[in-house]
Amino acid sequence: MVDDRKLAVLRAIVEDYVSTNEPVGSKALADRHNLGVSPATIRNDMAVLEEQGYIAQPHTSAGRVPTDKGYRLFVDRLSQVKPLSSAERKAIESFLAGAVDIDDVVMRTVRLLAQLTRQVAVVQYPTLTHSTVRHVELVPLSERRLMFVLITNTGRVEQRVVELPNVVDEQRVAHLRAMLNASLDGCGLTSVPDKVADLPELLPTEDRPLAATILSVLLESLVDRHDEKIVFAGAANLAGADFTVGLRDVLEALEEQVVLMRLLGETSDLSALTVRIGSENPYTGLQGTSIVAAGYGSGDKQLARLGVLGPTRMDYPVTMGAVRAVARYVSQILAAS
Amino acid sequence: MVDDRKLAVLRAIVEDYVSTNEPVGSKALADRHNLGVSPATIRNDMAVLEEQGYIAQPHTSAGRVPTDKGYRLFVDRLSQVKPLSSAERKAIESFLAGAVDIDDVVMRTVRLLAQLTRQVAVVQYPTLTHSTVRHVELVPLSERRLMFVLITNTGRVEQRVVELPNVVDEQRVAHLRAMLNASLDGCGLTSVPDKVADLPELLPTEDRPLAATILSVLLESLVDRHDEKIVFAGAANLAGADFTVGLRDVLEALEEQVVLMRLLGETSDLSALTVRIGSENPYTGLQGTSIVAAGYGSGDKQLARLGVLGPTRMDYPVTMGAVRAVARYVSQILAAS
DNA sequence: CTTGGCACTCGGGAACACAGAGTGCCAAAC
DNA sequence: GTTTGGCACTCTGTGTTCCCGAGTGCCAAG
Repeated sequence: MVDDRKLAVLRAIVEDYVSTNEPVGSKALADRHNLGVSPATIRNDMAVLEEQGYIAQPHTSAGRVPTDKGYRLFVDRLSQVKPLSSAERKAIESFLAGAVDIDDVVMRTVRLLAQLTRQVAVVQYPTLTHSTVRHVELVPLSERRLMFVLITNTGRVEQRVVELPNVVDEQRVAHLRAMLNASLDGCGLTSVPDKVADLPELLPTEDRPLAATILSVLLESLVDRHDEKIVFAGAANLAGADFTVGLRDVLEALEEQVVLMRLLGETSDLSALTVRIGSENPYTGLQGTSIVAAGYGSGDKQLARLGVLGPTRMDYPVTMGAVRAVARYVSQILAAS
Repeated sequence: MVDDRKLAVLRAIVEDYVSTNEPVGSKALADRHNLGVSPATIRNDMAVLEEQGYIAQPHTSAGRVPTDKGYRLFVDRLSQVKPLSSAERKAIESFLAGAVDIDDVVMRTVRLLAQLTRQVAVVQYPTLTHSTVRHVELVPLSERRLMFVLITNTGRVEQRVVELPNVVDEQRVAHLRAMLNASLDGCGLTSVPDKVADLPELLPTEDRPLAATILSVLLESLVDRHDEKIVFAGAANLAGADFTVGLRDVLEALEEQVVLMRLLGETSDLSALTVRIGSENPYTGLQGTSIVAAGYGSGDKQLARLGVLGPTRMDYPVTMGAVRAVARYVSQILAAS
């Protein structure tokens, strides 16, 4: 029913529509692609494709436009991810290599991706879930305040100022610091609560209130950041494109961490690309947009996800290539640091 | 030449135009504001105001629209900053009070300001220039790597991973850490380079390469952040407004740190509001937009600036009130922490 | 199954007319 | 001298009509 030629027609429709942004007709198809058949034949094929739901016409007697289902078929079976040019690879590598800390890595990544794809790029900060504790530091700020700093193996730093229940001297702080490090060093963040639970009992009675205060802040900071930080860039690239939904809605969605979170999704293993097309999108306010996302991480653990958001009518092979490449390079950078 | 009634007319024009977004004619003015004169009189006044350059007509025989010069006069002499309602104050206070660290403060502030003004909000991170060193920490990560952390009195944390020239033991690191803290504690960031210059000489010869490496990273991190970090929020609010310049240009400008920097400006003392109207704007790509900005800081030192960007046709009294209020509350928060 | 022919449909642009809001100016009134 | 009503004039924006052309579906012939 859907033979090879029909698939070729669908591919041609998607490609033409993506590049011209106008409904594509049978004549234009016959001209631009050498399919070896006449417009009339193509029309017949198009009628079938339309009946199957792969394409649609905006108005009676206009050209055809791919539906979400059509794009899906295109992405799954009719296209292959387009690798980047070596010049682009070079550029990515050198741009990312200059990063000085984790904030910088994320910032550079999101900008790079936006520039590369000419879409809106979204990058999630490396999750703490799979991270391990590298060091805990307690810094006295004044008699009754200290700063608590947690450094993870991904270079991420969590800091909190703690108000103390009573005046403490340097001695006790040093002791507590040593204990914390001895107990937590190299420990996965998810298991920190368990490890920490027994600690106060090992301390002299007079230190317990102090320890309890600090530990509660520590635990709180872990919970707080369970909703991960997400940044985006390239909003200017939205200005040209017109969505079925208003530009305002898209911008609003982008500023909602929670929505971004859900957009990037969570499934799939590290190297797989996720493509969400139009209505497949979990967030109803973003009809007419597609998301291409991938996981990244150091080693074999997926730390977080990144991707781009653009109009359903996007160049999937190129976008997918860029997202995949950037995800890989970021993984490299993180593994090296 | 420009008597009181003409000023009243100008004020009325600005107010009406801001609220309706349509050129305002003499008849409408006479109706909506009770100026006590007839449309014909108003027409005469308007002719004079136009000749002076305060208003203009988009086309022959359309209503009048304020020029940048007109808005300027309005802001300087015809309006007074509108204070927030007590409900709004409450909301601000409680929203900002929940912040856990400096990132959180900035993030909350920018969102708050965007929501309050329904414009794009821009907030600069507290500058390091006027900050003082609260603590320096050296954290060994492995044999040849350590993390260097600088904590300032504004709660800001700078961190860098340092690759060491040779293997060092805990002992030496501790010594260097103690020296650094003794030397830098409480010292203004601008004077750090001076203080640090003599340090290597006080150390035993074998420690000098180590010290030099770390110090160079320290100095570098100060320079790096001399271009301060700026964030914005509320881009969605741009969607409705139409600028003389394209939406794309505005969004692009917003993603350029350097441009944002110049937009916020640097002059003026702590409590003053800066208003840049249309062509007064230092960045030519943003014709048709105005910026309302204010400094904020803890105590009497200005740490950084914040503000909003919107169409020239904005409600200045309300916007100025919101910016001023938020700047004050942020200052309070920072002073308290 | 493919192809050329043909009648049909509709969207979008050009041409046009028109109402409405607003102006400028002038002479009369205060 | 300032204010006012009257009046002619000038635009913009909107609605209408009309027509072209791209594109389709169908059909009969290859």
